[in-house]
Amino acid sequence: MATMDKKNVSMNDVAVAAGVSLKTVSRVINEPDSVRESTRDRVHAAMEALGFRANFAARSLKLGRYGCIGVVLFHLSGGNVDMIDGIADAAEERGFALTMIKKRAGEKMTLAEAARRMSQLPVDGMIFNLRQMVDDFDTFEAPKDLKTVIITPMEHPTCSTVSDDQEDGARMACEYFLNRGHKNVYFVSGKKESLSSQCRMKGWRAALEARGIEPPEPLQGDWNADSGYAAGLVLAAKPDCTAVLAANDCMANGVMMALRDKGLSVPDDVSVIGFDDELYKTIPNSILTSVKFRHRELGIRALNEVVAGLEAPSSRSRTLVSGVLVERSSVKDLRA
Amino acid sequence: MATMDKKNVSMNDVAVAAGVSLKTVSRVINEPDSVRESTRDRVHAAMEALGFRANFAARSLKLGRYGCIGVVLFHLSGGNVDMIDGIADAAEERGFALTMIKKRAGEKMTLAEAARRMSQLPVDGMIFNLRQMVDDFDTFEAPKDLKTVIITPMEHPTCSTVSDDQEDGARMACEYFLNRGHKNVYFVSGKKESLSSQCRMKGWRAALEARGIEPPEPLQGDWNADSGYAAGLVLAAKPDCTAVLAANDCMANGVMMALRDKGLSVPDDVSVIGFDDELYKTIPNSILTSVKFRHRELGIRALNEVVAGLEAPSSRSRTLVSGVLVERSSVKDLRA
DNA sequence: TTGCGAAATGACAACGTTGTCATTTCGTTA
DNA sequence: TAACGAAATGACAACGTTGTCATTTCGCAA
Repeated sequence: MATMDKKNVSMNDVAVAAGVSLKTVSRVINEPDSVRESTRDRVHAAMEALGFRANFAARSLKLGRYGCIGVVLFHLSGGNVDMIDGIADAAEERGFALTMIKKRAGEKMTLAEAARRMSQLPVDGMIFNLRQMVDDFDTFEAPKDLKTVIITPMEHPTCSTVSDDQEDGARMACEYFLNRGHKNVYFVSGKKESLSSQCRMKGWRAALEARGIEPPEPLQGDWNADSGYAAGLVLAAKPDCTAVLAANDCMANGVMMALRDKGLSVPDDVSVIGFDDELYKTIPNSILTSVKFRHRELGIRALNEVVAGLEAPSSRSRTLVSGVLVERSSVKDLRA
Repeated sequence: MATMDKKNVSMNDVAVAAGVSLKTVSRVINEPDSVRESTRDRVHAAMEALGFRANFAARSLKLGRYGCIGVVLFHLSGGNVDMIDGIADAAEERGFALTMIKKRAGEKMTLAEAARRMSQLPVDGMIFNLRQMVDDFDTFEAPKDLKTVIITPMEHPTCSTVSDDQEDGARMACEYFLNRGHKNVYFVSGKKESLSSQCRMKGWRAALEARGIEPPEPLQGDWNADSGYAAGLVLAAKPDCTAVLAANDCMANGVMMALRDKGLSVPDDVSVIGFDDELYKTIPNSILTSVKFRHRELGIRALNEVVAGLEAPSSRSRTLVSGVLVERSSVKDLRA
């Protein structure tokens, strides 16, 4: 009540009100056990009465750290939500807040530019979430005093990186087909510029070649169901096509719809596997087997890596988070 | 090259290296025109050589502001991504960064608790993204010196609020049905605790009652397709059911699948409208008419409201962002 | 009561900026 | 050359904390 209209309440104001020194107020906040209980109560009462809140800037200036981790979003998409969720939870748990900036739509941001902007903000370390290639990826050097972790499937010469193991996920899916008697696997890709799509394609190709199979020409999609449908129409005309790996669930669904429209059954005539395991949210009784990545885990790992590296920003590591094959009934066992 | 290992480079270091006073360095940064070009170049060279970066804490301390807006996420879900995107873009445009904290999974966070945590961080104002009810909603009072905007469909006694106009969206959908000769509209809700679901239901009910129609018992869903499918099975058995409004597209899809499995055609036998307009991403050739909310716009408005209120934190406003009916072919015109 | 060590408290500098005001330098005119 | 006003630069305090070290107070034994 009767709060004064002074702009901001400082420790000094509290000190005066409580009849103690400024330093004692500081102690009540940072090392309460070192101050007598009666004094502590007086100070607390004064803080309450004046509505005191510690000044972040002054505190950080003195301490030389912020307790914040910077997050740069180069691209904001569905899959990222869970990742940010993981980052945020892990940060919370370790007592950090997040400072976020985002690439503007249309703008072309480099890593150097992002780092420059971030280093003007209150951050002790930073995470770049990179889903597409940037021009200066290989030449980029992080500020020496700011631990930098990049979420990307590519290895970086000097920065720590964290990624889903997308190649391995694609390999798992292919072997799942091959181990069930399929002789070949067709592939429907996502957008060309997407690193995820590129990695999934790479894993698919490698898995086939490892078994001495010549990978067929991949079909180009754009992540959406309609492009999957178009690919499905093409595949329906290929008599040797018994297995299709689509780079995400939406396109996998498009493929399945096209096959059905052409009178083919999934999985009796053609088997299908997707990525991301999210079709069940939209399709009742979904049968699609899918490779799921643990995006939350990815975020957690990235944050932990930053925090672990705060003391030694120049350390470097590479973390891969494996995916999981969620089995449903869209794949037929041809050996049966 | 030959960078010194001194912890951090300060303006003073730059000043010494350039042979000028500290204040001149400050001027080069903040009011470059007031310093002679030759001097400016010397200073810039020194900054470059030493790798100087302005200290955020010191600067904020002196200026008394941070240039950051706090964002509290009480719940992180798909729809939020676009909203965050809008907030981030608008912030960027106005020269603000975002400081983010998140409610921990399982934890029960109140507005007061969130405000307390935020006010310890570098923020000039804050946005609460609230999709469910919290205990202290009505009693909460924002810090007097920190502009606070709440994204929520409910009105708040003291804080500015921003929201999609969900009720109006539901009303639009209902009138779309009724204007085409439908005599009644069934409703499939989302999760009970969701404010969005509650608002959509409220709008549906109001729209029917406004025409003197007794709203039928709503069917309870949980946002996912399977619950929509279950609702669809129930509705398929009702001969008077010609129009169904589902609280999101996934459930609408479930409803449609169930109707088809029961031999009913959409839209010939039953018309359907959903919310969020996202089915086309997953279903090829989607026919679902849907009410779409402009989440990006919502985020932009929220951020602008905060920035506009920075000087007068106690001001209060209420912003509603209208939705749009995206017309496809899932509704039959019975008057034809 | 006195003296003592430990506990509690306080005075003051420092963190790296920017604002205020004083001082120096410059280009011009008398 | 001297004198002048404007432009450029500098010295110093201040922002609100925390660390260092000195001082006061306390509880207890002599």
